[in-house]
Amino acid sequence: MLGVTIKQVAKAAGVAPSTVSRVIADHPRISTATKKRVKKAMKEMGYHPNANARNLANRSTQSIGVVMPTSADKALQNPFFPEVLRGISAVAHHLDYSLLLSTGETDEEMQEGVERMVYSNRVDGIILLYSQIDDPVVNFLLEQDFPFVVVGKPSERVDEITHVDNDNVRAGKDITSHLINLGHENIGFIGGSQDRIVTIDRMRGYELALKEAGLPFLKDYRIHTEFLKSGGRQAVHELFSIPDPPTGLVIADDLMSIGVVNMLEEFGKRVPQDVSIVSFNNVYLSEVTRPPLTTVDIHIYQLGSQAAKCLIEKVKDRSEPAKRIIIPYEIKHRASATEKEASSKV
Amino acid sequence: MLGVTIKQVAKAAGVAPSTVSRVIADHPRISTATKKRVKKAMKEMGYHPNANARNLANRSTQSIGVVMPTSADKALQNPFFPEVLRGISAVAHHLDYSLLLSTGETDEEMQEGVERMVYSNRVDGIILLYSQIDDPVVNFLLEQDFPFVVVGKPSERVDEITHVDNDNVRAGKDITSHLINLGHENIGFIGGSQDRIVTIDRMRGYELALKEAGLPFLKDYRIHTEFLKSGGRQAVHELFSIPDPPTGLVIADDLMSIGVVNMLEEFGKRVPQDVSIVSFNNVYLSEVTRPPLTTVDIHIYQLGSQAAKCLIEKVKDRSEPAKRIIIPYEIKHRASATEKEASSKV
DNA sequence: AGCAATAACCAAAACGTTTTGGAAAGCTAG
DNA sequence: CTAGCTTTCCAAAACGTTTTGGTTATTGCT
Repeated sequence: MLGVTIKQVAKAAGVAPSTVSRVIADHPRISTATKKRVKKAMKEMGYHPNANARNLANRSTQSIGVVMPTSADKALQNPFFPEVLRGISAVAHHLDYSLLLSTGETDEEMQEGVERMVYSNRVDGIILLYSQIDDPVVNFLLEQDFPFVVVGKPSERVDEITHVDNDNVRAGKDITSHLINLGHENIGFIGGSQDRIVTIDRMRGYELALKEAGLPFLKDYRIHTEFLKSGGRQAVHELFSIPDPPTGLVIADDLMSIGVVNMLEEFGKRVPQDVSIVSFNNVYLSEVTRPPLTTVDIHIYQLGSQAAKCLIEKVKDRSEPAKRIIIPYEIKHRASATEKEASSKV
Repeated sequence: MLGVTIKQVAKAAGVAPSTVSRVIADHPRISTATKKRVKKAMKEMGYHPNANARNLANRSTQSIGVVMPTSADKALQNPFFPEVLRGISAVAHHLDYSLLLSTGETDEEMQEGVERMVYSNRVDGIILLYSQIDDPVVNFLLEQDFPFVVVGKPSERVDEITHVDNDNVRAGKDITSHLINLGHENIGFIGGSQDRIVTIDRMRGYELALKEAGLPFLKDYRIHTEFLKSGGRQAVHELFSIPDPPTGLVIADDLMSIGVVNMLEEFGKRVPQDVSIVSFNNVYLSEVTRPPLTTVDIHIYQLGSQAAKCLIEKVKDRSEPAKRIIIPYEIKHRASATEKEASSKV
């Protein structure tokens, strides 16, 4: 039976609509007896409050917007997204919030989507699933003083923006050091778009580790490519044509690693025998691919769940200060990175 | 400037709120002169209609619910989802609809989420991103006469439910025939949960192709596994321990293929030299993995965009009949499947 | 000039809730 | 028995739109 209103329930239970409302909210000003009576009526009539009316009266929507980039980086067929959504969804569901998804092929579309959500009061807060340099969306949200959190590290005004991130610099450094400890001295870096903060941070970690070990930070050892097809193959080929080709590779994303492993084998290099590889994210695949990847598990699910938690706190209490939540990471040691072979030392 | 209402605009423009409303709807009963005046006022004051109020008055929400399963099949870290979401999102955005996401770890949670969306009038229609046998959610939606479409083939009442699918039986048959044409006679099948219609259909196609070619449809040649870790490895091992192990494998999903390729090589079997592999979906990875996978491109994006289109049509005109939309598929020939080696014939 | 028809607008009701400000009824204490 | 409190409930306003049913100018026709 659809379209039962609070008035009908009230009439059936012989009370005023306001009383029904209070019963729903479990307000103490209603006696247990009437509560029971009203609840019975609700159940019998199959009453369910209308979310729109409720939200209108409350000036709140009980829903949060999730902004997901898309084709910019095609690598965003990345399992990262389902996983982070899982995390967000879990806590949202638990706290009775709905998720409004917004995606866009271009930056303009994304901006547009966010504006729509904000202007038309469709959501109480927003989670940004990406972070890039000089993002107009972030500026817009700050300007509007609209609650939002970003998953990743904002490029500017870091202290004013609550965000949930890994310590990607340290992770980058740790994983690079791991390679160094395995005896590698020529270590390359392959990352995605240089506009993404996550790429930048991981590369900085890589740089720090090299410096600390007294190894040179060479331009020739770095590749930035949006996507792993034609362009990527070319770049990898060049990387291994230089006089001192790397024997270790730090790669910003597991998915890229898989592509790189295969390119390498195409060029006659084997992983890990000739080249050791480490990367980031620990998506499901990195465990079943061959070789299994040594990778930094960044706890994607937690990134999502914490982001949702923070955002909802902020929404409920606008005076909550900007926070910074760092999710711990964990290196998964698998077969893709091994000690530098004696062969190359000879 | 947030919270500008239609009344304020009306006052500023010297008209009644209803007139402003009509201007927004571009109603012909308003003169061009006033329209201009009102529009100017709207722009100056930064007016944006409140979605909630609007929806309440209209008894519609301009948004559609998307139901995504999660951990049931852990393989649902599958790139399939971002991609189908992209398709849905594109047309939804284009037609000015928002997306409300609902996921759940368990079947009960999903059911609960759907009920919430329906009962509280949060969405105008629903897209189901999965299809399984005897699904309570489908029954619920049918019972409520609530507009919905499923991506995939419903298990029952197929004619009453509009759905967007590939012809998975034919696809399964075609791709299996391809293997047969390459000279393979011992062909196995590896699929996910037997509750998913997609698995069933693809396997039926596999069966048909075998029958047509006069090859036996053996129980020993089939594996059903939810997930590719421990259990899967075990099953694959057994499959290749039987007297006449397969030289060809039809696998229900690219992601699984990747896992299987690696298991096989672990057991000393090489792809495609010893075993040819074909699978489904043509996700991004299947092109960059090694060997690149021969796979059925099911046009995931289109599955999403057509589903959204259908649903919105149905929402706008409830009398639209149930439809069945079949998205064409296309076999991508890559290196994972080759002619059966002379070696094994000798 | 006078009447009907049309164009342009407005006032008020409706959508389904929550919330505010009381009012009635029941109790306690003097 | 009455003044003052509680307890329990209700009527009405508010949320920001859309839509219905008019009302007033304006125009067209004779």
